[in-house]
Amino acid sequence: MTTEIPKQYDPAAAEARWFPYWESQGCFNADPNPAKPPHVIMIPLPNVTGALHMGHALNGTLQDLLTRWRRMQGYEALWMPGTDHAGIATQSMVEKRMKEEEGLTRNDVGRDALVERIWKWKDAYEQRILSQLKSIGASCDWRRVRFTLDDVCSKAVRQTFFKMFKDGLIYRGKRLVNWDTYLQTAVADDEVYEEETDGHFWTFNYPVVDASADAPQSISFSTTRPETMLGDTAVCVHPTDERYTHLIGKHVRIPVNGRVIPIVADALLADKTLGTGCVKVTPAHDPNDYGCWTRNKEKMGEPINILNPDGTLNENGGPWQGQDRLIAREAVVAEMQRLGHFEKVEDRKIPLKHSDRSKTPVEPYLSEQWFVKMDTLAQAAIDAANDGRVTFYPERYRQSYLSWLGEKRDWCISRQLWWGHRIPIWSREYAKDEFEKAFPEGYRFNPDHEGASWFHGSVSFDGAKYTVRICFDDGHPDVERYYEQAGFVQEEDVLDTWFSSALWPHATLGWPDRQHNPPLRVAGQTTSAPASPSSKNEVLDYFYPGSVLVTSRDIITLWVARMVLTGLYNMGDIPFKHVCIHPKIQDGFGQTMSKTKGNGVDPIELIEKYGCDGMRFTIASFAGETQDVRLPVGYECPHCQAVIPQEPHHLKFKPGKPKIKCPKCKKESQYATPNYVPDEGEPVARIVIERFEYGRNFSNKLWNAARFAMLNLEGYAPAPIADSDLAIEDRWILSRLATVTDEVTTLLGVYKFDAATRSLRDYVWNEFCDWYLEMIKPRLRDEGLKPAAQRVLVMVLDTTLRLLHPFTPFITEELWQRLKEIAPVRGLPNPEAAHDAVITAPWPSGLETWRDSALELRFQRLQELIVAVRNVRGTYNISPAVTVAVSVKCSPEITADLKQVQVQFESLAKASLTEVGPQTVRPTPCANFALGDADCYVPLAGLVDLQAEVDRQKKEAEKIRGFIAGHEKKLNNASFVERAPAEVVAEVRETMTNLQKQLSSIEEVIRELAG
RNA sequence: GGGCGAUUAACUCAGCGGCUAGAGUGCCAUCUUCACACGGUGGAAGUCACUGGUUCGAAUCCAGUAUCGCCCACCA
Repeated sequence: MTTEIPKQYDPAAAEARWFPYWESQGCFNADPNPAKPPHVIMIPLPNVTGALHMGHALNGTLQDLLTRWRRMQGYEALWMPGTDHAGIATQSMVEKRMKEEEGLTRNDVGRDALVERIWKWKDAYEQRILSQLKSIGASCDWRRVRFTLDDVCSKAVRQTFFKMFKDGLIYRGKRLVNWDTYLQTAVADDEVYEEETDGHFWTFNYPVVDASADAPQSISFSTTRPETMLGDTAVCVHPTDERYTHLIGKHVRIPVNGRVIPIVADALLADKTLGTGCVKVTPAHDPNDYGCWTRNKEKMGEPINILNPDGTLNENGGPWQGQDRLIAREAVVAEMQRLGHFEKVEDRKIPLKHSDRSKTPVEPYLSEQWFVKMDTLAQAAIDAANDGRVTFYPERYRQSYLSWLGEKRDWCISRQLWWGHRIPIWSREYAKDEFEKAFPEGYRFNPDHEGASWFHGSVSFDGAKYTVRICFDDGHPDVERYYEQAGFVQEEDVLDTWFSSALWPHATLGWPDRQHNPPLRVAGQTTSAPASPSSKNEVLDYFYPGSVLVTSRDIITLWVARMVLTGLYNMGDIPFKHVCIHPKIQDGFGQTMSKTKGNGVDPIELIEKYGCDGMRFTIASFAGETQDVRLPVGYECPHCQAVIPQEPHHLKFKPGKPKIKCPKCKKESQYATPNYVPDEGEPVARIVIERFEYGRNFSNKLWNAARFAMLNLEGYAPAPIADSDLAIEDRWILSRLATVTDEVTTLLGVYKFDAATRSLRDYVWNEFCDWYLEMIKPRLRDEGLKPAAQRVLVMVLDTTLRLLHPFTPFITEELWQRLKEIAPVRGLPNPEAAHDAVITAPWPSGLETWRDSALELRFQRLQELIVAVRNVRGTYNISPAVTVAVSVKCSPEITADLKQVQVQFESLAKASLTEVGPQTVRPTPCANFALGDADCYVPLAGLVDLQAEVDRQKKEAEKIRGFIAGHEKKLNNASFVERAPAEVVAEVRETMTNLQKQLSSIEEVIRELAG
């Protein structure tokens, strides 16, 4: 052999070698190709907020697996990479760092400077993320990398917003947001955390102003925020609460400001069983109250906002205007007390929402926001899932998608941030006469009026002044400037991140540009949009709609549903046919891995430890339909390499450098978690996840099997092979190969990666290695039989590498290239030149002719016989150096099979098959075993302890009697025989006969031994 | 509070109406035999969470209970 083959697979070397090779050969690139069907996967775009974790590794592995598989199947397989700007998450990350390192807030640096800083952050992290993806072997078309804020995606956002605005789907409305009074900004729901806070629970009453004489003159309620009384617009009771029904429709007076408000009935807000059963309603400062207001608008008038952005009371605060809400709270309580409407107060722990960024309590705050009407858009997306245009795997996830869309809640798309797509609306206020002069009657914002389809506007009138809002289609900077000169100002807010990611499947392909293919990024440079010869966007035409979206279940609503919706709206077609939902990764305690919990694990560390293929193979074996994946984490002691299991306290963040103590060598060391950076030069207990040894060991096994094959290919010469050249083990492994190919192909088609992985492992390890390789050893040593054996071996290895390539790309490519040097021409029955690389080799097919299930069954019997002999060896503790003799009494058919593999007994069981046939006589003394239709004898003169053998046989007989009893019971059950399917009954009868045969031979042996 | 899922060997998981309930790891014994100790061979190990029901037959289907996880809603 030209190159030495090491005994252990070196993953790092293969990874460093083959990824650049594939990339330089353009193997990952996908371009419109009418000769091939497309297969398209859009990556669930990772946020540029930080490094990838295990969840991404799982997600990426599956997509790469599918892409490589489809590519081999002859599809033009595109896996589209990219990243998400992730508005809030990224901006707050950068702001936090700026505050910590320089003490600056965003208001200190201003909008442009902050955005510029975030771009720099994005560039750094995007690079990190993309390189992490490459280390898991991701065969994305790297020329097509997109970012949600790049020009291509921005155009799609502008176009979509404009189209929706023109179609009347976008409107302005009020919405309660979480207001951070310290940073004076709105905070997203997921940036809010709850904390138990000491507070009070007051009970007050409001006097009823129009009560009949015989009714109570006041109504009591409780609150934890008395100052909001200033903004009350109603009090609310349950419609069937008999204590209050007579008061519904009457009015009360708020004592502290004298305002008179109605008593309304609302079953959703009021709960008869809680407190007094009566609630005050402050729609501007409480989400539930706001909901009540929307249901009872006409009864209670507009919500009243009592707060300034800094948390002080505004003009609605009356005498307390300008005071902080918490100070005003005490004052309001005192005033109520003075006026005699205070009833009681108790101490209470109150769960209070806090801003994650400023750590101060947030206030619910009513503000103006932009919305998308979901009605028709959502219905279209619902229809697509109902009629099967979009299919979920596993199917049950369709439900979450449907029930969420079914609510058809309008989508709030504005965010009070600076990092993102700024809302493309310019507005200006006009006094009435001014407006009429500027926009004479008939000249409204009807685009047809000017024949302009790139421009749309709306006018609102609040009774005093007009507000004109204008939206432009993309690409008219001059017009924008013109309107800016005329005093129009662009919205400060940006769009919800999901607005741009919802467009991902078509935006990345260049939509809305229908004339040019989207630009490519080559060698770090973005080319301008190349004109396509047909003046069409062929990339979009060819690759849309996509094939499958691979993601985890938590963004089915936020992302998957919205992609379907915008795809239908913009493209008139669904974005992907299948949605594959894979498990989530949990730590050893069943907690999902996340940055905040500090239990995240960097896949790169695992790749370094177990190899990329080992990581991929293991992770694919997790991806089934039911369970989430639990990964117990450990730390490897740097002194003695013992693995210390992770315990919850290892994850708690404590100041200082915590150490971990090894229970084995008793030494302490620092350890690596996302919460700590170990000191330079210190020995570090690194993170290990022992479950990944599964894949690493498998890689090594494959490596050595191939190594064995290649070491035995001396003198290999390709040639056609005749049926008569095939030994029974050849036919068997070819049949198994055909079966496994079929299984894996079917399983991947329905995204059952775990089952596919198992099937492959079992085949490679338990069949190819344990049996086939062992069985051909004698032939490889025989010059006459060697050539045919080599040809079959090479073909089987070739096919196996192709089957494994989507799962373990690096090792298969490494082996493929080595095999190519030794056996460049191969295949059965007629050899052909091997493909240049396994990545571009075709997926195995056409193996069906080798399939022979009867043979597989016969072979299984031989295996059982061998195992039984080994078993005897084990029982009597026979030295591996000693060859034992075996004789078998069996039917002529089995005799023929056994004769074929006679020579195998030496290597498989260190035994020689001395006599086989119907006439075989049992030697004495000997060990016995009965296999249904064959009695086997191992003469062991001097080795067998007679009594021990009797005991062994008695034990065996007992076991069989137990089974027989079970079967008998079944057969004696009349209704079983009557009602169970005939073949089931027949099967039980057959097993019964076999068991009885076995038992009688054992009983005979026992009699003889005893006698 | 609503929805979804899980509970099977010491651990991590398959099996989802009919074989003696399987695998990997770990454990025990044994083997450094010319592919592999990241290995070979053999072995021990399970009231299939619990309680009922349907069925000739239930780990598997149904109902309830308990525990865990996730999503959504909510907590005057």
